[in-house]
Amino acid sequence: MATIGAVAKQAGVSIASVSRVINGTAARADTERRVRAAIQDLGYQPNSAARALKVRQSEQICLSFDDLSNPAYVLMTRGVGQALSSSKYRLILSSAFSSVEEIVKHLETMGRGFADGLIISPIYADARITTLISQLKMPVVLVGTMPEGLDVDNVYVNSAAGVDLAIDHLIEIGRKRIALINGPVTTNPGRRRKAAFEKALKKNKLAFSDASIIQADAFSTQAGFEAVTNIKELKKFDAIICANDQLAAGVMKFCVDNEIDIPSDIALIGIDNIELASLLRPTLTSVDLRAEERGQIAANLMLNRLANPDRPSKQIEVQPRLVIRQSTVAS
Amino acid sequence: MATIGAVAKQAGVSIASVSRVINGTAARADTERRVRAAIQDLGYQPNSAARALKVRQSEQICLSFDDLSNPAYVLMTRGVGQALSSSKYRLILSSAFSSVEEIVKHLETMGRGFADGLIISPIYADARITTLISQLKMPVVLVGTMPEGLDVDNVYVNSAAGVDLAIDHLIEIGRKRIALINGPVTTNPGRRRKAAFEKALKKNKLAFSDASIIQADAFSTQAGFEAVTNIKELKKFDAIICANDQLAAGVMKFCVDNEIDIPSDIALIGIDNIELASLLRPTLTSVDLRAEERGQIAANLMLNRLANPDRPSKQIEVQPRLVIRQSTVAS
DNA sequence: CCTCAAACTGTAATCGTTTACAGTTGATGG
DNA sequence: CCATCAACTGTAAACGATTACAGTTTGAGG
Repeated sequence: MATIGAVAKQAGVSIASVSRVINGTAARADTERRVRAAIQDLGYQPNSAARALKVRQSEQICLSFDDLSNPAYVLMTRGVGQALSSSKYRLILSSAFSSVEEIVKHLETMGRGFADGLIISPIYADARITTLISQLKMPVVLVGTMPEGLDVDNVYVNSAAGVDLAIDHLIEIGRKRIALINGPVTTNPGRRRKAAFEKALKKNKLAFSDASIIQADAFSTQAGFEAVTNIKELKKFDAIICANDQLAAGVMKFCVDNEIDIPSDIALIGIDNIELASLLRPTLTSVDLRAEERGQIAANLMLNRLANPDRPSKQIEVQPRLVIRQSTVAS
Repeated sequence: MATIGAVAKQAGVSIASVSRVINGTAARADTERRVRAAIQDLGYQPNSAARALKVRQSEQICLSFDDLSNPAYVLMTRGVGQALSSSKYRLILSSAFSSVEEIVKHLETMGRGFADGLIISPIYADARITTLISQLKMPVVLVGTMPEGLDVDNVYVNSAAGVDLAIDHLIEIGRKRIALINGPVTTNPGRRRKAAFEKALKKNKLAFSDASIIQADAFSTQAGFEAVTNIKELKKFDAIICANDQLAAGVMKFCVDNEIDIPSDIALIGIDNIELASLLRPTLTSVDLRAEERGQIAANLMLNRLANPDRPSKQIEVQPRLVIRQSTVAS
């Protein structure tokens, strides 16, 4: 591999001059021409490790979240990737963490300087994670609910508003006995959705009991399917909100199998509005939490912060939007 | 940030000794203890750029493909990520290339040494890409059909066998007028599926004309939907194979809208067997191309090659498998 | 033609590691 | 107690870039 020294020799100038033409500092036309020719000739590419060592920047941004099987995170990743693609930064991906310990281990590794910034969307609320993030010497953008006592750039969706949208819509179409199929409450989204759901029911003076919340083991289709196996229980409700679209897909499958009609017997609403929602039969009404947009915003916050390290931290709220389809309003 | 020098001073040894205990070379028990204590004390983390510069390894592997919107690539990414997670290598992701030029630009950038290896799954067959790959100084694993004149590690799926599986199954259930809804033939998968389809029809002495292949603009649901707008044309067939599951989802949507029954009027088979296939109504028979597994294999080939740079290149063929669901056999 | 400032260029130090080589220590056996 | 050798340790030179600083060139203006 050609080094900057080889280029300098070939062009008959000093390595400083080569460095300067590469980095766009002033150079005489003649010098620049010769250097560029030499670069061409030798197929020279600046070594990124050497550069990173000297300027203390890796030109890499790390994106961390729990699992790529969730399409909402895929959307987020796309948003981040897209926003980064027009910058000089590369995207490095850390996902598929199966435990808090793994996340912690990963965060500890951040001190090695292989990334200039961290965009993280932690699904588990754990004090260790919060502490580590706050100790990080690098810019952090947090996607999701901000834990207490952290002051970093943040983009989050007003998910209570999302639940409100869903419930208002259900009330509008005359439903009163509403259940929530929730994901694990050990997770941030699980906790928040539960709280928002209870609050919204109370606000609207609707019946609420512990039975109104059915816990699924995970945010997956399978888990949704398994959460509602008790038909009699299920028939007590005339509407169901699911904590995400995949849970809703599982519930829908169960309903189809058991000849419970959607929406006439039970109306069904998902959350996330992933592509799946428009492909199910009936198509699924869903609260769009704008994951891709959040990813974009997060990446832009990061780029902005990197360009401007001392600005105060920003918190950006994204508004959800309800996409009404056949699972609540037959077409 | 603490450097190795600070650790050495704190421990009262030379930096060489610190480096050695970090990298596991022999050291006296006493030395090791003191160094470890100092590392703890100072929260020292070795700087990855400095290390990369010295040892000429970045401990990063780059995964490149066209677009993360395709769930098959998400699966592949998961497979790669999983295989890499137990290694020392980090995953860096390059996707969302909109043109061959962008891929070329990206490949040219590889010389900077920010990655130790490249796993690439190019959707477009372009001579420039092939040339650049063959000139790369780093290990490459190619996922997909190997272009002429390239000799690198490779994992590919026997997609002709996949089409055969589909056609055999259709014949078995008595279908004879079979169409292919294909993706763009400017892509590798598009080309291969077309060829495999024609060959399989001939082999089975089934009717084939140019009309048997309907071209969609993309590998998306929308494109599938739009490809079949001519009902009369469509009704000439009693079975349709789609080049991927999303195309099939689009076709299915069209059929439902137009009261064409699946499978009695038309049997439908997708390719890829993404999660969607089991969630559609009717559920979609699909040829599983084992994307996640290919990702894993690719990553393992890479790790193996990195550990063993001089071994001859390996080509691994993955066998597809047919997953029969309601879109061909009513339940 | 000379002066002077502006514009450019080169020398050399530096970033934080790894590692060859030479030097030191400690244990073992005679 | 000394010689010998293995095992460990320290010194210093890389790795390939950037950049402060000092030196050189250039061109304009008098």
